[in-house]
Order: sequence, then C-alpha cells, then structure tokens
Amino acid sequence: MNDFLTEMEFVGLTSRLKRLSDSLLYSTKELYKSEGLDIEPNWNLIFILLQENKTMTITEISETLQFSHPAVVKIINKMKKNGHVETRTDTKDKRKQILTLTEKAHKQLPVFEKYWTAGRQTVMDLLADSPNFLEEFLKIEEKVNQSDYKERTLKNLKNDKHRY
Amino acid sequence: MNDFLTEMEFVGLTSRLKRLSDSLLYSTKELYKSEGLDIEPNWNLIFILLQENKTMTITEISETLQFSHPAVVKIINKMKKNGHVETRTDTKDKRKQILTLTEKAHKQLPVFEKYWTAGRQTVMDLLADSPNFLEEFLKIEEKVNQSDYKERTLKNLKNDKHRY
DNA sequence: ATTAATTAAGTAACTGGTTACGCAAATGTA
DNA sequence: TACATTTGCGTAACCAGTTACTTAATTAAT
Repeated sequence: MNDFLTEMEFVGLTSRLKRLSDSLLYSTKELYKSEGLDIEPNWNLIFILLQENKTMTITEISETLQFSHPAVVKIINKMKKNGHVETRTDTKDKRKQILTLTEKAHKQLPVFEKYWTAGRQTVMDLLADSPNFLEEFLKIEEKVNQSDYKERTLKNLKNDKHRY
Repeated sequence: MNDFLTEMEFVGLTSRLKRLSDSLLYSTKELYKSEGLDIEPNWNLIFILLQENKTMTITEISETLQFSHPAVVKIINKMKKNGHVETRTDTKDKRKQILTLTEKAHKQLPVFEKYWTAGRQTVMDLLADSPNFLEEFLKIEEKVNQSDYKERTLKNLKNDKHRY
C-alpha cells in the first residue's frame, strides 16, 4: 500500500528508524499504563544497572547508557518522585549524587521483571525472521561512532566535486 | 568499551534505535546549518513528493510519509515561513489545503539535491557491511504493523502464565 | 598556596515527533 | 431537506531526547 518510504529506502532511513523506535516506545508506555504499572519505558535499563551495581552516579549511568546526562537527570527525578530511587550526596566528592534503588523498588522488581521478560520475548519474536539484524545494526552504530553522518556526507560532497 | 547496551541487546533495542535515529537527525541538522542551507532533515521527503506530484494536501502527505497530520502541519508551516511552500484552499473542497513548491524552492532544488545525493551515498556507505539490514528492517516494520509491541507482549505474558 | 582547568550535576530552551480535542466543510442517510 | 457522520486541518499539551549554559566541587599546575 504505502511503498513510497520503501522506495525511498536510503533517503528515508532516518525517518523509518525514528518511526519504529517511537512506535515501540509509545506501545510500551501504553502497555505499562494499561497494566497499571507506574514505570516508564527506559527505566528497566536503570533498574537493572542499579540492581547489578548497587550504587551509581548520574554520570556513570549516562556513560553506560550513552544518554546525555540531562536525560538521566530527568529520568532519575521521575524515579525519585515515584519512590523507586533514592539519592544521597557522596561524602568524599560532594558533587556526586549516589543513586540507589529503594525498598519499594526491590519489592516491585519481581513484578516488573515479568513484564520485561515478556518484552524481551517480543523483541526476539520481532527479530525472528531477521537473523542478521542485531549484528548488522551494531556495525552501523560502530560506523556512525567512528565518523558521523555529517562528516561522511561532507566527504562525499567533496569527492563528488573531484569527479568532474 | 561500552558493552552494556550490546550485552542487553534485546532489552535495549528501542533505546538503541532511538539513539541511532537521533544521531542521524542531529548530524543532518548540523550539516545543513554548517553549510548555510535553510532546510531541515525531513524536508527532502516533502520536497521530493511535491516535485513529483506538483500538488498535495496535508493529509495526502501524512499518509504517504506515515507521519501524524499535526507533524506535517508543523513541517509545512516552517517550509511556508522559509518561502519554500505555498498553500491555497481547494475551491471544490474548502477544507483542503493545496500545497505547492514555490519558485524559490524550484530554484534552490539543484543545490539541495547535491546534499541529498551525498547523504544517500552516506547511508549506502553505512549500510555497506550490512547487506541484509534494509530487508530485515522492513520485515520488523511489517510485523510491528500487524501486531504492535503491547499486543505481542500481553500475549507473551499470558502464555508464560499457562506454562506453569 | 593560589589560580586555572576539569568534572558532576542541574536548569533552560529547543526539537521532532505524538495524542487529544475542536471546528468547519463535505458526505451519507432518514 | 434535515440531521448524523466523516473528513481535513489546526491547536494545545505532552514526551523523551538533545545542546548550551551555570554553579559548585575537585584536581592540576605554576
């Protein structure tokens, strides 16, 4: 039916990536909402990190997840408001905020994990017919990290000029 | 270096998709800005559509690009402000806005196209080592369209229960 | 020891999308 | 012909991220 975007494959890749990630995001939000869970999509990553490491700082989380630190600040503020995370100032380095999961979080984790497991299963289902997807996706991420879209495109522009 | 997200493959796929699409988006914005082009990332899609079809309405564009119609309204308003698009009300159906490219847009198109071609080349470079990526990506899109993340995950939850 | 540079975290403003809602025009139906 | 439904578009409020800037604390360097 709608073949324009497919036809435009290369041109529209960015849009399509965004559309898919948005679609997964909103769908996850709806799921949690409809099931009455007071958590939000990316929190699982932070829950898992804090569960494994017990304590972490904003910067550590933002580096691990490769989010900007303001993004982490926002998420953590929400998680604090919901009572899932506590913070205290590091006594040795008063700039740092030490983050830990609350008792409430630990209590609810088994329930959350049920949903995360089901979600992981969904991703596996979605990827079932795309056996190379993750591996190839990783390659693209690595390439973009080495030299981003802007750099590469400027280089292509220059090369095109020399072709005359 | 940062292997957490990779290790979390399935769990973090949504985040990673978003990160990649954001990265491409911001990089494209920077490119246009640094080169002094007064256009923005997704506009090429609309330029191309309007060039091919001469006139289109908001709804037609939103359906073709699979964007929500408010998203298209916003983009078109910016393009109007920049003098690249003109609108007039359809005489037969006064609800419809007929969109066309302006003279200015047509004049600048060859310059824009140089950048879009270079960008398309960049995407091809990025995908060079991922020969199955687009095809497999399409499969995932199709699956999500058939049944979204929420639906699938709820189903997985139910199945898990029956396993006991 | 003082000053300069770096680092951690917070805030503000913005971005490109979304859903929800409202209005007016057109269409379908009794 | 009147009334209900649908359609097209616009606006508002929201969302999860970003960059840019600020402040305070720490570390490095003269």
